Amino acid sequence: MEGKRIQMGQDKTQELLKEKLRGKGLKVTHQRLQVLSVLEENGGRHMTAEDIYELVSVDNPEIGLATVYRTLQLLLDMQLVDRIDFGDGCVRYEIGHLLNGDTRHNHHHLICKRCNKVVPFDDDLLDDLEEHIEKATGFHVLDHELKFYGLCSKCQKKENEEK
Amino acid sequence: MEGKRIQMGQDKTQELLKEKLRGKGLKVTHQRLQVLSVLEENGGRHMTAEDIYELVSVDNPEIGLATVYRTLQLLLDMQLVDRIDFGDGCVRYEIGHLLNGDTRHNHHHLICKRCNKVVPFDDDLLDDLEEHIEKATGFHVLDHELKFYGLCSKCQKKENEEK
DNA sequence: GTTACTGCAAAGTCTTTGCAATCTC
DNA sequence: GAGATTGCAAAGACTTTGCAGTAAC
Repeated sequence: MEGKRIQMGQDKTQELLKEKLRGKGLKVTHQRLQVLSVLEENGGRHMTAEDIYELVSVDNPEIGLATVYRTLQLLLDMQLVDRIDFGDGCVRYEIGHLLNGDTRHNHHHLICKRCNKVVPFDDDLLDDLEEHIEKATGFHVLDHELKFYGLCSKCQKKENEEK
Repeated sequence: MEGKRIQMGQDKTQELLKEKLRGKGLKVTHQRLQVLSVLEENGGRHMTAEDIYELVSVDNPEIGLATVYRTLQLLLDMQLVDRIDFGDGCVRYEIGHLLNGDTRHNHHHLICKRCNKVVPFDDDLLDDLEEHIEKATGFHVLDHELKFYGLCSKCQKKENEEK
């Protein structure tokens, strides 16, 4: 089911979170571990706060949605999760690319304008561009987010049939 | 004040909107022309619906915010404006890249994580990548949106001074 | 025992919608 | 005149906040 990408292993990620929390004088709570855990188990998905809330609720029906939001903000600050916004009204989250073996690069997203399907896409062609930017503008690039909008192959066929 | 980029000229843009509206059996209203006009006069800025509302209100205090939202959606569908989201809670709009001489490419954005400054950046290096994607995935790319997160040169200095 | 954290409900944004009045064509 | 469009206010969706009770250290 998994294996599609090299993962850190749940234990290691959890340890990392604990470390970071302690380092900041914050507390290690079940809720924080559970949210991270759900994100890790769903590595390929782009999940809304609500999605995460529902999944954590299975193990812990007591949790509140507000806690999920607060935890996501915290994990975001710690760079353990990434935020993506497909412009459909709610922000989505996924386990941080820093935790996926890769030291810094995110994957990109192909978004179909017709069926709204989102396909992840990996590529490192942006390295050259980042270097170019640093030289041209003095801006020091730490991360990037790239979205392509277009038509997936299925929808291309549909469009052609309609003509 | 302007001149930084090659513009179509206000009259031409307005004519284009009128054409497109008529082509769809829709009506040419003052509000629609005013919204487009404000966007064009502020070519370099990334404006929220509220910003646009306030500027249109100067000439037409009667206009409602809902109309601005409806008009922006319309202009978006017609590809006369572009939408960008910097993740700060509200979506921003700018005059469409199709109207800026360029036939298809948008510019990208460099976003400083520290001072939140946004610097536009033009580049066509993504052509190769788009071609690559089409071959590799069958996805037909129509447009893209690229954001770089990092530190602007000023904030780099500040960071260094703090060390 | 302190201090941070949680859950709940209430409040806050930004955005959309319903509807009668109004403007285009 | 017919039909699209507007402005207003109300509703909606997502997210944040205040606070008393609870859990972590």
